[in-house]
Amino acid sequence: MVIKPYGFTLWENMKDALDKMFKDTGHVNAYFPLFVPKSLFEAEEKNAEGFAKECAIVTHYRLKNDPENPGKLMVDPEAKLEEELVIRPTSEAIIWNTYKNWIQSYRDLPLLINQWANVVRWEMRTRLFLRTAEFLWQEGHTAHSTKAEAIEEAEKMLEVYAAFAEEFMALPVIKGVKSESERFAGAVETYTIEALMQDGKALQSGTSHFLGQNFAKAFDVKFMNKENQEEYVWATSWGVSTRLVGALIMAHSDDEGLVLPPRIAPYQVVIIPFLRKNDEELTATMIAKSEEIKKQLNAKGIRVQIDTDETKRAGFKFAEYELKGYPVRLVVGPRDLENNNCEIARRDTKEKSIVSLEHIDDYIEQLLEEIQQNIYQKAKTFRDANITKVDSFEEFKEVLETKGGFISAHWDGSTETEKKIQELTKATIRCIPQNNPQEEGKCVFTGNPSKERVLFAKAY
RNA sequence: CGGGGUGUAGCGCAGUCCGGUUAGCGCACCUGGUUUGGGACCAGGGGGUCGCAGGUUCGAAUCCUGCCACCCCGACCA
Repeated sequence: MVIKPYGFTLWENMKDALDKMFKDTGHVNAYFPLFVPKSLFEAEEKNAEGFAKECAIVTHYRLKNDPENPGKLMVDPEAKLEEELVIRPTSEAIIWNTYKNWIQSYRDLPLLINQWANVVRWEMRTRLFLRTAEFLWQEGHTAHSTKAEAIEEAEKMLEVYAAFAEEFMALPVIKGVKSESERFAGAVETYTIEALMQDGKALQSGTSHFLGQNFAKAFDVKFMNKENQEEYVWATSWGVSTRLVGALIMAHSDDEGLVLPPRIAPYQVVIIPFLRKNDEELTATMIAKSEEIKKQLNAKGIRVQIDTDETKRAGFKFAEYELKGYPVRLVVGPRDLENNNCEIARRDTKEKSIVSLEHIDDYIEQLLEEIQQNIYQKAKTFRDANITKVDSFEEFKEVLETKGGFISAHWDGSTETEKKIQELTKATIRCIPQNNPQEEGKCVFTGNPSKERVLFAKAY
């Protein structure tokens, strides 16, 4: 997947906000290798198994000219690696192998490290942004001296993700834990934030894992505690990826194109001055005025772009910036300037209004905030309207087919039942929600007793 | 890997059944002019190994054989 500058800026803005949140919670960044020796990779069996089917592997380290096909290259059979290198699908293996050497004492703990990196998972079928063979992400890997502290860390980072999704991406999410079959390979517990796309399908948008001592045992990561006893460390890992860009697109867009929440939009405002090809004076006036407004907005920390392209008409530009999801369009023309006005159009509601240029910076600052809230509310209203409680399998199938969204249903807790339901309906358990109300009920599929509802959905 | 489909200009397509002008259309691109408050118009222009290789034929985008690539559905998955 190629990510062009506009899309990449979205990712950068997400990255910047997240990175700050990680730092604020005591984490630091580091970088670990892309290539993982196979022997390291396979050390934690469950994790290795979980990813085995989607690993790209480096087997050779050299090409040479193909004697049979002049001008072509071939893999040099002489350059076969003694040990194959797995291209990281995730970095637990190499990181824990490294942590082993960094941790000796409880004084070295907790170790709170994050890395921004690319990973490769050889997908059979890819989907732009949502599932690509190579993607960018961040992966936090932490080591703790107690189980409670590690669990607390995993839960804390889930909260960070949820806060980021809701406050920056205007994306309402449901926090919860994964069922056993959806759990990260090698984890004891996987926490997740689940979002709902406008087509009624769910999207796992971030996960945080309590890894127990699984990796510590696999990589022999021990520390000496205060009582002078050796113990295995407790671990977590957590990540979000460029999938979030896909989430953003699919959660908010409409028939006119993207709708970007101001807090991560590459530009929050586009200023479109009316220009005339053969009227240099007018053009100069309009551009000067635009620059003046831009300066004013920049002073408030607002990201602004001015479009001074004379070869495109205004109407064309309007449509184009709507397509790109710019939250606010500010138009200045001779007619407006006579009264010291401008025309403001907001992307989320498509409303246009004439606004005085006096205090335009305050006006837009407030408007951006309003748009941010409105986009979030709209998505939340949609999400809430698409969580349906069902109490029979017939109803389950009916809702899934006609309405989609999350289905809240009783489940007997068995993997077999979950699997059967998936085979019959394509729906999977997205999560067992946090603070889930406990209520007696019967499994929607088997009729076995159940003490809580879980959320099912078709998912990306 | 199984089922289905598509490869013709940067993009989207027609032409292929039934072989026969110089391979065409829309968008985009370039030049000039007129326009300009919601995706402008007119005129002119540039751009093609018709996926690749072989074959049949006087003649192949079109028929035959082989190969390749991509897309959709399924199995896998964040």
